[in-house]
Amino acid sequence: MEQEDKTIAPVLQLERYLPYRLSILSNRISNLISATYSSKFALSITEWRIMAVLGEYPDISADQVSNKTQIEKSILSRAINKLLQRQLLLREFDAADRRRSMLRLTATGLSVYREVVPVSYDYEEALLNCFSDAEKEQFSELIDRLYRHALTLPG
Amino acid sequence: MEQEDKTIAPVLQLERYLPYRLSILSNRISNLISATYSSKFALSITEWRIMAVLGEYPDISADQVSNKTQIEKSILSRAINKLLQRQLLLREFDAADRRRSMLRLTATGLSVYREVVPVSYDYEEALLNCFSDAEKEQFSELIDRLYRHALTLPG
DNA sequence: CGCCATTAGTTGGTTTGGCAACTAATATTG
DNA sequence: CAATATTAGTTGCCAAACCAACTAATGGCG
Repeated sequence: MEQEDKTIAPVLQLERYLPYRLSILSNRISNLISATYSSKFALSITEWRIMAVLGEYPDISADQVSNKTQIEKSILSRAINKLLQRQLLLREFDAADRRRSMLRLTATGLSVYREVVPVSYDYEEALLNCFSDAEKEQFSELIDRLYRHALTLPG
Repeated sequence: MEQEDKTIAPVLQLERYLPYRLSILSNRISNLISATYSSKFALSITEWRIMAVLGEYPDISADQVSNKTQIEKSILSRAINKLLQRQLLLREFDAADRRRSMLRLTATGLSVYREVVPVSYDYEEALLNCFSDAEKEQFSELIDRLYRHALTLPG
């Protein structure tokens, strides 16, 4: 008697719905981690991601940053300009192709990077310590598989 | 020789960083799924989530919706008003406590709900069919454990 | 060379999210 | 029962995301 039965009346249990749980989890984690650098360095998640890629791959173009991070190019453009103004990045125009420009962390940018990276790893570690090593690996593998699979789905 | 060694120079590998991968995966999945209802019904993800909770728990207050969905109350207030205007929801003020109001899906809202729910389940199914049954269960368990653990971390 | 397509990046306009201050109603407490 | 605190919900304001249109440069091809 919990439910009127007009036809079959399927109910969606949001709290058991995996895409929803994934979203809540992911947002929570992103916010937790960004709290560790956003107040000290006034960096948004997007800005930090840009710096992170440039720490890993110096001298790539905005377009390549976009490919690596999935950040949409207009968002990227504005974020990069903000970081340039703050002198955390520098941009060098390509003489051969004047559309392109290579980006890299400045000395200041690099010092921020060097400070944030270990904290990020510590946080990842702290998050994952609810898993055994085997579970960590499995979780990672499942995430990757699901991601690759999601890329193949229509939408 | 992969790494320059100024001091220790730790590098963050974004594409192996779990919080990042989780975020990319989750956004991709949310966008895939919302594509199935957003064009037909012009519902945002937030709006759909509100309708989903009200389909599961009719006659709860905005505040209770907020607790169940983690949607912040100002966002909720605006989304609810939009759904009220579209007559997908109706609101009934509580005579005993005139601050509170009970929300429920209208007949139209319910018909939208009944149309979207099966599609959502189908999509979840399609996503998870890259996993075996055991993997599905394990993934679900790991997500839950990680979430509960994340709730205990400072931030 | 001259035309069209493509690519890199920017800008405009709109939507969404999020914090904080606010209103109004109810609960608490001295 | 008056003063204060708490709760439900709204509003203002600003940051972040997104899409589409745009500029400018290069590439491809007749």
